[in-house]
Amino acid sequence: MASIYDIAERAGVAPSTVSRALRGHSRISKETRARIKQLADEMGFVPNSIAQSLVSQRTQTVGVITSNLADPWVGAVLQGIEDAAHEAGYTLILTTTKDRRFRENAVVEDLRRRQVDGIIVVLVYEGIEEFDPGSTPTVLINKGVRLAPDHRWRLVAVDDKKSAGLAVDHLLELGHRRIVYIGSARRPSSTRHRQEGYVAALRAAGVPVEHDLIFYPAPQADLSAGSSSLADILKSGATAVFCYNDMTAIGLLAECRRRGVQVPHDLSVVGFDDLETACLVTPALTTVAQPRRALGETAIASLLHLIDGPGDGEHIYLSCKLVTR
Amino acid sequence: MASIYDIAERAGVAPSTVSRALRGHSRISKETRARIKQLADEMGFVPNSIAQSLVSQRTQTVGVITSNLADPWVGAVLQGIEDAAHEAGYTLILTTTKDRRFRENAVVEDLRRRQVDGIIVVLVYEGIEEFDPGSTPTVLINKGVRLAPDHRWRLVAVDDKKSAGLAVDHLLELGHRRIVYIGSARRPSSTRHRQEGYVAALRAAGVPVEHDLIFYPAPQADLSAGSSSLADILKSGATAVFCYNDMTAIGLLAECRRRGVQVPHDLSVVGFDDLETACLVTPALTTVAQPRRALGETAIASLLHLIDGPGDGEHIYLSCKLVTR
DNA sequence: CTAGTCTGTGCAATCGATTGCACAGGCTAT
DNA sequence: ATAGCCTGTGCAATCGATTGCACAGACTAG
Repeated sequence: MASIYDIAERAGVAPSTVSRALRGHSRISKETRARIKQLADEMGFVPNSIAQSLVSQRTQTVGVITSNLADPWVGAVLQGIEDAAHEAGYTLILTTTKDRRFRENAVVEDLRRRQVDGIIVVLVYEGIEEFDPGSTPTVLINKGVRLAPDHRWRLVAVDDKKSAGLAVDHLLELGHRRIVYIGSARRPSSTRHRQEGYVAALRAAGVPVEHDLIFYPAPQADLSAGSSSLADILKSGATAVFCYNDMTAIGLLAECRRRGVQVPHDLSVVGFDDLETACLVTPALTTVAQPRRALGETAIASLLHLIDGPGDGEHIYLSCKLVTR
Repeated sequence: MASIYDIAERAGVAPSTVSRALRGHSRISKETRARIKQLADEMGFVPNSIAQSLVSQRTQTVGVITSNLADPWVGAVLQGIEDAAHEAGYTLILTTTKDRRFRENAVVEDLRRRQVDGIIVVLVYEGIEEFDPGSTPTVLINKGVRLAPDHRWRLVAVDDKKSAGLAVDHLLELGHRRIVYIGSARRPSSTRHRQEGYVAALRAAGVPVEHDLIFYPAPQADLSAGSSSLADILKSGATAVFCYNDMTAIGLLAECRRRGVQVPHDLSVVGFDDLETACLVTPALTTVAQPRRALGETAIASLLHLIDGPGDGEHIYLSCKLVTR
């Protein structure tokens, strides 16, 4: 691997001259610059950004902490992050907690050693109140809503309450009056917000809120949370269901098929997330689409502000869109 | 940020002593070591791995080049990579080509600047014959089969031919004799291998190979490649279909539903990939499961060998498993 | 008693860049 | 003619670690 010292020797100049020539410093003569650039090319010179970082005190990297890379929601957000980061000249350092909570702080230690300029956290689970990124600028995507923003710390999330309203409004417009909400026992914070949106939409339409239409299946995989709820739904006499997320809705749809319940004729089902699978199941699922890439892009934008200087901003909430199928 | 110099000053010793104390050098007295370690803790010392890398000439990072992070296949492989890399003390630097071919070399330049110890390439498309990772040890996952292995360069892939055989054998055992293969016009290399497996399985069963049962829909999204093939399949009088991948199969299934073709009664369909969606569609899809995490884990294992010394190994091919649904 | 070994620590070079300052030589302005 | 200003380049410090070598003092062996 050629260094600027090797080039300097071959060119018969000082290393500092090589450095300046390659970065286009104005006080280097045209001839010297051209000669050095050509020499660098010939020798296959690649600047060592490790050494550059040591002096510049910047690595141009963003550390990303995810729960699990195989999760499609995480993947889409990540792609948004990568796009925006690349655009801004940053590279990602990727770590995961492997879905094990409370590993976040262990992971952050490695990122701090590597001198990342900022950190973005993308988790599908909640409950990271103890997470402490130290003095590194950090943006949290979508979870951990209880934390107050400060000058080193910001949240980017979807507006769960408003978005849930979209789904419920849709069902109300279809004429439904008895609508079930299936929440998630494992995500206390976001399910509460979605439930608030559900309640608000019903109230706004003058429909009474019946508390026995609000279901919280025992903590379990989302898919089975959906399928195990069908019996109770039928008993309740509801004609429509708004599910916490698509996996729950898909579980419910599968159970409907097994029991011969016609969707949407006997029961309307709406999900939340707009997974790729949502348009592939039968019948195709109407759902609330999260702006997943935009979450990632916004997180980077927000993080770059934090890096540039202590910000004074607020948390950022993005709107979702209803996808009717 | 505290450095070893700050600690040295506070402890009244030389920086080199601090360095040795923290790394457990044997010639530092117990008392000094304890005192320095405690001081480091108090001051919140985090070793700067950038500086360490500069002297050790190792960054303990692996660069990963992916086509698109939102792709579920990529995500699962990536999780395997991350697990194995983390286990071995490596961290990932993540880049993408954003599905644009021939961007791989631009991306590799950034990785070389950052002095990654090795590179893993995970792409869903083919055709990267021009890719040149220079002297950096590199492992390619699943595509680019035409390249010969050398001491800096290795391939980890699924055994397409054998795996396709599993699918076709399954259909043969069900009694099918006229089986269609829907290939992918966009992936010449892997589709050829799967087709070879298809042909070999038929031959082995003494079933004649009919070339008009081998379909290559015009290059298009996989989903529509599947749906657009149904008409021709019905015309051909085939009773079963082996699809290049799950998305093609799912497109075909959707079209069957629209045309009232009963699966599997009128037509058997087998896919390839075992996407999460495969078990969520109706009817659930029988498919060939790629060992996606194992691909990632094996790639890391193989890469670490390359990093440790010029290897003499061969390409590695992993077996798939049939998932009957 | 002296040479040799062992223990504990410091000095200084090194990794590969960047950059403030100094300096030499040519030019301009007074 | 001389001061002052450009222009082009080099010297050396710096970023934060690691590590070979030197060295001082204590201890051991003959």
